[in-house]
Amino acid sequence: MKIGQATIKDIANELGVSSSTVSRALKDYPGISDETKRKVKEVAERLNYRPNAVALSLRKSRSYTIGVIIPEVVHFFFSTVISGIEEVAQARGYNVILSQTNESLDREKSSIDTMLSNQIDGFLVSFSKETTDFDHFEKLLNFGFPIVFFDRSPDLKESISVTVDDYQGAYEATTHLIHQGYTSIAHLKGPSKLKISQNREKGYRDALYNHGIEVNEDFIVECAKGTNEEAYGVAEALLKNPQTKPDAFFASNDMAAVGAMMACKNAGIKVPEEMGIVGFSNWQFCSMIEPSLTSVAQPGYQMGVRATTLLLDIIEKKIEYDSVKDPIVLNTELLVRKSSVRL
Amino acid sequence: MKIGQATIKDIANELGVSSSTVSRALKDYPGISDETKRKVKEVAERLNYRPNAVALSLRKSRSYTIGVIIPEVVHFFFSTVISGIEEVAQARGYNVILSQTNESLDREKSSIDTMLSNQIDGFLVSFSKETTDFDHFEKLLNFGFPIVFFDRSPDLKESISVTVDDYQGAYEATTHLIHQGYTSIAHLKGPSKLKISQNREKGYRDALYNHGIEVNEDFIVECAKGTNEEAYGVAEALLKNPQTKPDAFFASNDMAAVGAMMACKNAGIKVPEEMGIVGFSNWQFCSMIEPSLTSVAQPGYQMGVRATTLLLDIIEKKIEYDSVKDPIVLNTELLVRKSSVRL
DNA sequence: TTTTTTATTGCAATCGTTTGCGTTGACGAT
DNA sequence: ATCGTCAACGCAAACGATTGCAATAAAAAA
Repeated sequence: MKIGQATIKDIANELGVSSSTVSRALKDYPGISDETKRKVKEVAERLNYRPNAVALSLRKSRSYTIGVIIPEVVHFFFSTVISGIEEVAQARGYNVILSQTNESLDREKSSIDTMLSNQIDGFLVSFSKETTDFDHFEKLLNFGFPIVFFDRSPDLKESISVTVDDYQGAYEATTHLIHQGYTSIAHLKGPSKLKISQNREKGYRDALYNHGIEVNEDFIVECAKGTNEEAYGVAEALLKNPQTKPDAFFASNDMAAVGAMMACKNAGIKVPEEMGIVGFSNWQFCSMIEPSLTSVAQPGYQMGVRATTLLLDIIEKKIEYDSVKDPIVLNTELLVRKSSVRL
Repeated sequence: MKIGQATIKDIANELGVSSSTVSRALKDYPGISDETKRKVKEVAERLNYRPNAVALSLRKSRSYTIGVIIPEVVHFFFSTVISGIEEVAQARGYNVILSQTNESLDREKSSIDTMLSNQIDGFLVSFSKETTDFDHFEKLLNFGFPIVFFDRSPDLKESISVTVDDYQGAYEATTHLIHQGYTSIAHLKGPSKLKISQNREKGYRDALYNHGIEVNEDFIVECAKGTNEEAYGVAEALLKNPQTKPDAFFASNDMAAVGAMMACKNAGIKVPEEMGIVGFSNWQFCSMIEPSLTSVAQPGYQMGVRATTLLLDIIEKKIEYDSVKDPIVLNTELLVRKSSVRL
């Protein structure tokens, strides 16, 4: 379906010149008379000529398209990142092709393959939970293929990443709970394989340690799925047993925090009076629930913007790949709301 | 950067045959000896050959890519639709290229242009709030270019759309409030230009009418932005004046419902005892807030699946464009929670 | 042995654009 | 009259794959 789109040849035929001349005239190359340029542009305008991006991609091995690999689209944080990516990409004339992996490594790999065969200029990736081996990325990086990781970053020397300061965010959140007088703080941690989970856990541990509170390993429970149902179950179990009953929850994500909050309500435990709760990500609903949920805000939109800017700068060789040595780490912000304030 | 990708020529050279032979061998065309096929496939495997999708697009004027035009990504409902789209597209071997218009008509148009020049096979569109004139779509439809509209559908004869039964959803929601004994039901309506807003308003009006309740025009207020802040202001204003004080809110979206709920809390009005509230969309937080919010669930994922299936069927000519006469309307489901139950 | 058939394979054009190099003609310089 | 210069433009290859139409050789039929 050409949709009747005019090509350079159509213009050339109409004016009785060659397509090379048209091509050059359109781009104001020297060596083409002003008269010809004028005519060519006029006809192009009249025929509503639009260059065929596919032909250009083939010729230049460049598509002005970047590929985004993301675990989930229906996820507040990720959707804000996508929004930031879209914004920058559009502004700089790039298309965004999106692939959702649903946390599956296989889909991650196959998406990368098909995107590569589409000549995309670079990748923006947040890999799946299943991804522990990074060969498929390393191979590309060795070829100098532009990749910028966001949120979840691999332990690869040559890789560039934009992440959030998970450690610091967790540290502040935990410290805040301590300052509020909570002492038995449980941690609902994220998938252990992810570095973000590890960093948050570390921030939690260090905060306790630095305030002279011993870490109780029973208080650290993994919530791999990150749903509120899962967290509800976990929290309920902890609350049941007097030995493991904490007086606060620091959750690795907001959904889990809500799950814990519900478990408390169900057990007749008052938040924040008897139980402090802090989440992570600052989802929209944090300020809507009762009590409103204290949470660590992650600058998702900003992350998308930074990552995309970086990627495009590399693609366009505005900056050297190697000049980006240190990972970019964005600051979090602890938004204190009712769920954790009892003083 | 070819990333050293092998081409058909590389295989041809290595075996001393022509590229035509390689092409045919790879696709098991008749007229190629089994011996040659075997060798070709072996070398292709060894060189990790992947056909260049761009070259294919150029040759076939088909890209196996569909374009998605969407107002916002950071929006629960839309993100679930995207998820459904992604799922079907990937399963059927298509790429998804995404463009967020941020409710701007200009961006909508320019995105369509660039996508067209990328030879995409079809569009999935939910147009912007600004879009009241559909020439840019009509032109394409006249060429027989495949477009499926979702959620927001235009009044065009030849257009195919997948929407939700907004009228029915609103009717049921309003009826539910009436059955619960609320009589002065205010409606926080969406952007008037959108048909979905109009349908919801109509459902609201008809429900009142059919239950013998007169419509009070002061009770119908537009919340164009759809944020909770906006709705908060609107609701607050209504509550202040004893003349316009309703005893229930039916909001065109959940964010607005939350805004109204907050205004009530702030004014010391008890929900649901003194005030019933129902939202629309069933965002995640509905079950998390206190009191939990009754809402009309829209099958977003399902909508994405249906729309994409339809589009791909049309692209692949499995079905005729004209055979889809009636718009596809998905059913909503009223999820009754605490915010509207006082009996 | 000659002709016909059949099985394999190659040539070259095509999709739309870009680009190195060659061509053409006008003009001024010698 | 001859040469060089320069402006303006065209030719053709290239990007990677597909495909209608030969072409070739071997096998089968006459």
